[in-house]
Amino acid sequence: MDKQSSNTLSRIMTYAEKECQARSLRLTPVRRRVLEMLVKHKHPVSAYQLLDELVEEGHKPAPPTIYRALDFLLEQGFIHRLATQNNFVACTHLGTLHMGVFLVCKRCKKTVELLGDSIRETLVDQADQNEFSLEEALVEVNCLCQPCQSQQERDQP
Amino acid sequence: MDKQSSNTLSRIMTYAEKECQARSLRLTPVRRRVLEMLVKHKHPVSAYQLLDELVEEGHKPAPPTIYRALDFLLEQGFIHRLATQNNFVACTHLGTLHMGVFLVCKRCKKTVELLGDSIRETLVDQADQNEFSLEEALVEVNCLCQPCQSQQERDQP
DNA sequence: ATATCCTATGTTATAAAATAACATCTGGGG
DNA sequence: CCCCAGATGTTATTTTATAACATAGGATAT
Ligand SMILES: [Zn+2]
Ligand SMILES: [Zn+2]
Ligand SMILES: [Zn+2]
Ligand SMILES: [Zn+2]
Repeated sequence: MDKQSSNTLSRIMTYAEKECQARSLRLTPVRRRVLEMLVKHKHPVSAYQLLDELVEEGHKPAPPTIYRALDFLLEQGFIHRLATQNNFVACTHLGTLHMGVFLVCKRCKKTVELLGDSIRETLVDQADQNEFSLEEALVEVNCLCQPCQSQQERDQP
Repeated sequence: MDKQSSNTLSRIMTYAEKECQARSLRLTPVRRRVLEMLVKHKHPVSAYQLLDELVEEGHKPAPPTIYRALDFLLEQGFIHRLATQNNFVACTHLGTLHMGVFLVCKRCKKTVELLGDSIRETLVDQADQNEFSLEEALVEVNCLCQPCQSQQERDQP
């Protein structure tokens, strides 16, 4: 692992730890391990992929264990769920108030999380006009990243 | 069924029929039936709910039949998929270029589809800044509709 | 310390959602 | 009529997620 992402990982884990302490919650070994795995992955991963990785490590949890950890991390805002892909991904804007807005390359699955402030404003407005009160939003944008656009052109000129 | 929604249903079916003809595609009985069911429902419904309804009607298809019909209708833009709920819903803006933007009451599941023009612009911009080319987006907003807000207050004052 | 309680995890079984793979049918175009 | 492509039927399986109940373990109070 390179220095940069090592820093990022440790910073995130430290942040999560502090947050849990502040909220009187426990960042247990499973929860910590799942969060670490999600942070390390470049792409969104499924619950069962995480399960398989833990099995490889010698730990052999059943699905409920993973899903509980994921639920906890979701509730604390440490991770997000990409519903169109049944995948989970670590938050890249920890500590910042934001909505889940994701650009996802439909070819290589490279994913970028946006803050989505202006989208939030728009959504609050529109919800208001329809007499809905906004609670939480998920925005998933099916995209092609630059390298995949080029590749696509080469494949089908 | 009241006159209004009857009109809406027949207008939608006529539209779908014309579109299929124009695209040299066949709106077969299953596809037509599934679209009708989705239009009639007030709330998003799951593939297996549709299956059950068809079984009640005497027709007994297996899951692939429904999913094929749903895939067809999705491709033609007649319906949308709400991924966070594993549900499908008829489009209420047929014939208008738009993105799938949905307000969904998390209590009663009342759903409103927005056109999302301004959101689209924002997303195109942001995608551009990140060197992604936007293909298609899904925006699901977890809300409380007005009646459910009131109810909520009564439940927990 | 130890009893108690609450929370987290383990375990087993099952539900729910979606697809794979292959067979069969059907409706036009030649 | 024959052929072919697309649509549906059929069976089995995969993938994703949860229900239900048992066990463990850390904190608090006595
Ligand atoms: Zn985030
Ligand atoms: Zn890509
Ligand atoms: Zn629509
Ligand atoms: Zn409601």
